[in-house]
Amino acid sequence: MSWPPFDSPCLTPPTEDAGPIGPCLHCQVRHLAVCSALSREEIQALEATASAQVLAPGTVLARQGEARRHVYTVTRGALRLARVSADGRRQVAGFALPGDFVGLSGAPTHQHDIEALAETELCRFGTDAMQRLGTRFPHLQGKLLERACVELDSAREQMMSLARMTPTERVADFLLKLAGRQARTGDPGPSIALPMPRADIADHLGLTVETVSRCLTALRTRGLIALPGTYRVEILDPTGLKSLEAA
Amino acid sequence: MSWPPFDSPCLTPPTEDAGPIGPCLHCQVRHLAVCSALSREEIQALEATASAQVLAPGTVLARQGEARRHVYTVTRGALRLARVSADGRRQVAGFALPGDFVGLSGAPTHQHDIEALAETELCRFGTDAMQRLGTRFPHLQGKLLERACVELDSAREQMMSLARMTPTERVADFLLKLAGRQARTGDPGPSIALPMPRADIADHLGLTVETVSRCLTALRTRGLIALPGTYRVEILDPTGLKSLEAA
DNA sequence: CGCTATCTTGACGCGAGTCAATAGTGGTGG
DNA sequence: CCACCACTATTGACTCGCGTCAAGATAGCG
Repeated sequence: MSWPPFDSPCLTPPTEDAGPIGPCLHCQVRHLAVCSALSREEIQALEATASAQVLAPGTVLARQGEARRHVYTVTRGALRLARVSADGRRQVAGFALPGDFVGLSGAPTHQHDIEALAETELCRFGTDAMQRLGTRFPHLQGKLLERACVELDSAREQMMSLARMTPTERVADFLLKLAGRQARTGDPGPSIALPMPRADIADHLGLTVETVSRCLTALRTRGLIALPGTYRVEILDPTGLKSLEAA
Repeated sequence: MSWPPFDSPCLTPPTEDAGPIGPCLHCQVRHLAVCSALSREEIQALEATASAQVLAPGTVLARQGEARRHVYTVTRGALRLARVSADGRRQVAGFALPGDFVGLSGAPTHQHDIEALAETELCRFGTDAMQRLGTRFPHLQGKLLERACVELDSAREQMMSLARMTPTERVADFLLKLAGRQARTGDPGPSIALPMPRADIADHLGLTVETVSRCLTALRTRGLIALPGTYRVEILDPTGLKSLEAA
């Protein structure tokens, strides 16, 4: 896929004109995305309404409360979905990594702030166009439903984690999930990237920055992980970690 | 499939034979369910694959890990979706009340135990039949997607509650949500029913039974609610309660 | 090379969990 | 119809873990 270099939230037209072999067919994350297992015709119709977008780190893609006009597939980088209550308490609902689909919601407005953690490449679709396509291609809508259901499962697992796990268990669980997702994108490297600062991990796991830091230190002390850098974790003892997360 | 008359999970046949005016058209909860706003043709096709089921209190509809062969719409009563970890920690993912759709999941097996809290009436559909119908009627699949998205939103809100709210806030929030749902089913009565024991509320909110009890007492002491019975709550000061839940 | 933001580490207090006892409730059988 | 029993809910006392506040270390950046 060859999108323009970037600078500001940049937007390219649908690429050529949805010719027989568009960029989607070469997409790195296609096997992960909603686009997987779509027919040639469906892919072409999707491509016709899609546009690519590159976000610089820190770019705000959407704010909670704004009208929801697009949905996205992340092809590179990482997004954060966060919510802030009136009195300042913050909850990070999740992180969107390559292959993830962002923007599914029952509400007409965004329920979360969506922000780029690193330079991030997106594939953008209009919600209305997506809806039309869904009606025309039941298969595509089926994919969307499947994706929503998977998200739902994962949200409910996260509930279990928040409600019933100790801080250390939550951190271990989080690291293992991240490792799994990174492996699925093709990088089974021994060391996993943490594209987000500690505060985001804390707000994701319902903890404080200090507790996250302490838990990471504890896991390192126990020899379960190594921390080669602030934004990098190496899982030394996956079995030991898994025995902690105690699902 | 023909089940025994009753006493165990009992099941009535699809009613007549899906004639032009089936029971779905008279369904009490249709305005809430996935069946709302379906065409006559769609309703008829749905009816043809649906069967009614009545569960006695305490009946287990599904266990986590079992193959997921049906989805359900609750028409009366209440279900509990719960998950128990290997070491016994329990998390109640949610309660299904009349109008709710149960069984959406990305996994081929149930992720939760599903149990009837009271005598409960269900409308049952085979997952495969539902999938076929979804392909044939994009509108229906759209409804399912919408439902899944709404569930997703609500799961994410629950995450916020679990991660960042104090016990009292969680209980207040829970009561208000229950009241809202009960109002939507047509009963705006001053007193709301708690079909579940304290332990279920606790496991839903990530608390202990004792803490739930203390929080309820605290809310009562502050004059925000009354507790006419163990399984009944009256909201005396909705505004005061809302100011607690602090979204 | 110094500044600033982030991360780590330490000390302390409070609030929710735990354990234990009492009160209430519903159901059963005498 | 009432008395008893089992189960659930409530209340109380205590402990401990995580949040809070504060200080120091590290790293990224100009």
